[in-house]
Amino acid sequence: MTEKSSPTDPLHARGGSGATIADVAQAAGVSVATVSRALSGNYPVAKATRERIFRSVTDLGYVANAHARALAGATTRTVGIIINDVADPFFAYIARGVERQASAEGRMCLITATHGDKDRELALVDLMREQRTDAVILVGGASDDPRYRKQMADRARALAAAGSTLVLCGRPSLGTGVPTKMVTYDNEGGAFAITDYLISQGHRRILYVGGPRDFSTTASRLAGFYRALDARGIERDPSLVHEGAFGRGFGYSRMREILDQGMDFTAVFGANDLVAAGILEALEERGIRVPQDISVVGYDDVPVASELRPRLTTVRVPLEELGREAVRLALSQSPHDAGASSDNTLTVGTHIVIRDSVSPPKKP
Amino acid sequence: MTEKSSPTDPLHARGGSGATIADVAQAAGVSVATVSRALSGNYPVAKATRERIFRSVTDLGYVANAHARALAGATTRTVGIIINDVADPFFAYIARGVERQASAEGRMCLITATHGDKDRELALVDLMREQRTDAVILVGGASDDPRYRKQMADRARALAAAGSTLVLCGRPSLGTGVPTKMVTYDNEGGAFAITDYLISQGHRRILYVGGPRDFSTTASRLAGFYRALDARGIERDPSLVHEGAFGRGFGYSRMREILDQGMDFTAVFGANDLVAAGILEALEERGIRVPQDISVVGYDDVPVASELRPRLTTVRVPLEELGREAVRLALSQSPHDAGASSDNTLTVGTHIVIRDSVSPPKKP
DNA sequence: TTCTCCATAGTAAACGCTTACTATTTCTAG
DNA sequence: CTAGAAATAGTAAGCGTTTACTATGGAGAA
Repeated sequence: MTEKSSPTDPLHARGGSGATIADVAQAAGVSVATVSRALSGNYPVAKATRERIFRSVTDLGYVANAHARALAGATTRTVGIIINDVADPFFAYIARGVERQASAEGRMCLITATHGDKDRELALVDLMREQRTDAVILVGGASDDPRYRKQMADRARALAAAGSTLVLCGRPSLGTGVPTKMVTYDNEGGAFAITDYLISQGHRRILYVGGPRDFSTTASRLAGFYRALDARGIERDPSLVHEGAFGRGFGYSRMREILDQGMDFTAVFGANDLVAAGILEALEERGIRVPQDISVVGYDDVPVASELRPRLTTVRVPLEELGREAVRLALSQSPHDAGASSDNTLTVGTHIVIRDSVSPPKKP
Repeated sequence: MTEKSSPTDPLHARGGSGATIADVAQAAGVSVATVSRALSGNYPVAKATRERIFRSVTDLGYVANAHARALAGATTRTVGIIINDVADPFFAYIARGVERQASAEGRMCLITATHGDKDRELALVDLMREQRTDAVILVGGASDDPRYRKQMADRARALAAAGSTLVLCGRPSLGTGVPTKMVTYDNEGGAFAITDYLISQGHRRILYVGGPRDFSTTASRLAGFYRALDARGIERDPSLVHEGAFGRGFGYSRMREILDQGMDFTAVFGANDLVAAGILEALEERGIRVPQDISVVGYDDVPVASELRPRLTTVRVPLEELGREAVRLALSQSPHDAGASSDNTLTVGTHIVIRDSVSPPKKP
């Protein structure tokens, strides 16, 4: 009876749903409990028995049913990550970090995308709760809509009540007392540093382009931008700030509009590298030289930054590291509680990387 | 494990692992069956009852346990995708297509990465089998090691026996009779077309750089390359073919070596856009102008291709579409059986996109 | 020799949900 | 009025594992 695995049909078996632990037990002539124990190895099983069991397992091509296992109490060994878009390098690199660290810690990784839809984000958190993931990592800036914050806070509590953890990655806290962990990067500091660099090169009229309005990432970068201006005593000029979106397309089209208006400026701060790429293209199209005529900087230091010509001066964000830390923190035993305590919130630094897209402004 | 509430959390204790359907039933004063039915909506439930149930659901923050649900027979509504690397744009765009189509069809998406390790790939297929995903999509070129093929074929059969489907995306068949579905792109045709384009511009000595040896993608691209050469009666010169890897780094370093050797050629075919980017950098570093001195082409038409200067002439592969089709096919009812039949294998076309990196060779 | 104590193995009770059967009502048609 | 068909609910049998209890030999202790 240990012989015939299953009566496989002509070429490929029909709807049989694969071997169960009971099949293995029968094939090996032991009880299911023994099989379970041999497989998990957390209980003594005689060597001969174990070998017989493993043989049956291979013969039958048995793999445990993860759902039954999860249901019976073992943990799911899965972490969920929610990002905007799988193909956006900013998120892709964070996802890579998450995926790598998760697999290093023996976890699977459930990756989902919101396509920038807040409600979908909320729904995805619930989906992950359904999946009983060990943690859910929420990546990227967040809307500051209070209703949204409240709803997310509820989810954080529900997750915590179920023994899981909500990790905020690169976004602001949901408020004190809400059970989350956080890993962020110094968004404001990077913006300050690169703006200050521009100023140190002699720029005074700097355009800020991109990033959705009412969005935490935009707010921080803009805060750093303004702080640098203030520190050097340069007046803020609202007409120089052009919020909108994070894509390359936005950078391109908005820059064209700006150029059409004939505004007065000597440098442009792209809200991220993609926006900067679009800006560069618009400039190139008009025959404006970078950096001789206009200087341009970006943010994130995504690979494309060094492919652009001129190579883009930008702010480096350790994206992959951010992802890794998120799962480390999530899986660590530290109690979650976003607050002032440093155990459950971690900030990684940013720094500017100087390449070829900035020079002192042209003397008029 | 009902008892497992951790004593760790002073602030928001209320432990317990979340509400179950029984809690909802009790709160609403009905049986669990009724709750289940109200939730799935596949059976009549009186309006008043239903409303009471939904109220309890919200009050308790209940979400179904996906594992219990899966175990009880409902499908898992999950598709798995196995790629090399989340941050590689080639894979990222395919993953985006998969993710979008899956979510359009109400599925979650389990994304995992092999980091180029064959054994890990095999293990990941098993992991997805454990998860009972509705389908597993295997993306990217494959090794042609026969042992590996046999092992993967076994897994395809096991998956089929469990009612799931293995979809091969951009890789060759596992052999006739192995139950898989396939979606591919015209790899060889694209390589032929772009090589022919180079030849039509007057190039005769064309370097081929990149792509792992003994890898299906490399084989197809090289096949197209050779076919174009043959068609125009140009002799194949083995010294012009430099296999190796797919990364940008490989393109850069190998190109430097080639330049050091002072080989004779007028154009370079990068095995993919990333390799081409590396090649471009090596060329730029030596002050060699593209396309005036040397022409360069790539493959895939990943976004970076149009950021490079000169903009890269390359072969467009509809990556996202490939991913979408993979899940469409996977979730369709067509019987899986890779063979000549067209029902279960789909090929999307490729075409060259001409930009600025090619011109006729310099007259000596 | 008899009694304990391990090393092993088996039994059966969850885990949380779906769904085939049943059991009530309430209509509707005859 | 009454039989039969909805419309609604409830009961309970799984689904495939894990794991707390039990059970059974022997080995070593007394």
